[in-house]
Amino acid sequence: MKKNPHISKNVIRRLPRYLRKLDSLQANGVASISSAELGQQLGLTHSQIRQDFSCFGEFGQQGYGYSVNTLREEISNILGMTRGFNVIVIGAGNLGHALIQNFGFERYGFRLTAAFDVDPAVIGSEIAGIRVFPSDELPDYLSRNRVDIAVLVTPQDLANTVAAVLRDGGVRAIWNFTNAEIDIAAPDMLIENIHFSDSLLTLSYYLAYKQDVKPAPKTEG
Amino acid sequence: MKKNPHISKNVIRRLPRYLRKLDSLQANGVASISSAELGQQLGLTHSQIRQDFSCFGEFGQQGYGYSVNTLREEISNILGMTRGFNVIVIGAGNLGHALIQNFGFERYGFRLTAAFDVDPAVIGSEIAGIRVFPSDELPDYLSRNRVDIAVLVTPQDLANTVAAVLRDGGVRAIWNFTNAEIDIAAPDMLIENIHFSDSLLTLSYYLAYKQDVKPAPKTEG
DNA sequence: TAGATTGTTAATCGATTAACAATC
DNA sequence: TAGATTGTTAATCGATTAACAATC
Repeated sequence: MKKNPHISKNVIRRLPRYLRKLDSLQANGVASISSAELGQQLGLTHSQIRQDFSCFGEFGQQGYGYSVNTLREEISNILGMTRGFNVIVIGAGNLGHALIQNFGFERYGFRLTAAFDVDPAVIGSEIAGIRVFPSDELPDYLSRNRVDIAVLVTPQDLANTVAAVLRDGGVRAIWNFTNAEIDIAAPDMLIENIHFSDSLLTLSYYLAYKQDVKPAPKTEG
Repeated sequence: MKKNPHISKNVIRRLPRYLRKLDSLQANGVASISSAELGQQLGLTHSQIRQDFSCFGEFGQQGYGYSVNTLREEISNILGMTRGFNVIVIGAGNLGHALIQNFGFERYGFRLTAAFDVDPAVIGSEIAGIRVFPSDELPDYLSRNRVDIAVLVTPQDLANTVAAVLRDGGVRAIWNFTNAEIDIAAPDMLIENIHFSDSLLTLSYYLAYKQDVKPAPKTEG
């Protein structure tokens, strides 16, 4: 693997997209693909694709292209999918439930090990084979188990309180679905936010924009 | 408002972040803010903030800064929040349920009008005041009601079938939570995807990277 | 008025695209 | 071998940052 003198965020954010495409190619029995073809299918230039991959190594073969299997392996490895990261979910409401049941953590190489909630109605139950523990037991659980990623799906006002418990328990990353900004002091903890509203408002912008622009189509002079 | 000779996607994607910050400032009773202060709080340069805003007009006042209220109004307007876009949700499983119940569409100026599902157990019920109709009735519903945005939260394999129905019914945009690529022919329909896995894998990348880099901290020579 | 801060033009930086020698 | 396609270096393009006159 090549040295990486800081790889840009743009490149990183494209990797999961490559992975999805490769999965789909694999499912369709495609054995190899050129950067040109891959670019066409993804709406990217072949140059960009080769540049992106070359940040991490030399995965192709001149005159032939890339082996879909190999490339998928490499990318999944770069993305940490082969590390067996341990994941817990905090909050077993509808969204937590949906993630546990439908997201498919293991599909991406993660090990979902436990869920936590305050609601007596779900405590002790299992969701898709995952046990729901009382939130009280979270510190104790963390002291006895390595947790790499905590999925934060609690009500918004609990977010920072829970985040502090996670930090103190040595959790290394938070995947944050609450709309709260995690602003506790936690220099070593990684935080990735999913802001539903950012996504919907972006869509809404383009919709509004189109509405304004379409009614006045440019008439050629 | 200024003319906009194509505004870059980067700028658009920052707008919802500005909105969130302004909401929070408003909640804290802050009346005005300078680009310098706003930049500090968001981790952006003041230059960038002024550049971003200037794509849409002149919202500030020299020597004073920006009125939080006014700026929030302007941005919410740019984002289409004042259009009263009509929204329906297709799929009332856990995720659909969570969105209907907790997302708060009206908070962003959207009108959530109906939900659809195939499950007899939920059909006819109400979730947070929203009626769940049988999916069969979707085409009929669309023929009688203007729908701007459909939230797609069905199982993955139904995504494209449903998308075609939505397109034929005149729906203008899809907010897609299924992991499926919407690849039906629909040149006029806007599609915004939420890929949970892209987000988690990005986090996973940085976690793996940190794991590799940390064990060998640079020793000053 | 003097100080602060905008909106905008110019300079810099980084990311994308193009080109091409290396090579399968 | 000839053709195809890579990995990489150079050129271009666009986005971010800096600077500054305008002005509240």
